[in-house]
Amino acid sequence: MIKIITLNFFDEVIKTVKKIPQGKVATYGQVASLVSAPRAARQVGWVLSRIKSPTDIPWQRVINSKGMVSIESMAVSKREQAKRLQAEGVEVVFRDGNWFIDLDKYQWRHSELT
DNA sequence: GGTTTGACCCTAA
DNA sequence: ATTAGGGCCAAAC
Repeated sequence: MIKIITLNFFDEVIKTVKKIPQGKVATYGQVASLVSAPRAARQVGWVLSRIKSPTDIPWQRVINSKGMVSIESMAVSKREQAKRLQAEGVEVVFRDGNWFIDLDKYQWRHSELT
């Protein structure tokens, strides 16, 4: 049979984010690519913003393409995410009010070649 | 069902 | 190098 649309975009994103190993991070665009929607980076962020309740999802490992923590939302603070990442062994640098992560070192390379 | 809104990304000036 | 603007796709209103 043909698989039309079994999972929602929401579920796809959740599933992908859960695959990010501890100590690694992924960008929104990267996650978007994994769910076959390379241009849907914003929606990934939208999905993650809607989670916030269960801690099952490692939303902390998803950052923007600049390697910076984008969150400045009401629910969760950037510092909160930074602390979570540091607890996982990710080196986070605080600079000019934002938290930066070295993507070269910590970006998740799911199965990509270099 | 059209409009607005994003935890974004890319290109141009 | 930094700043500004448009585009993008999916969900909420």
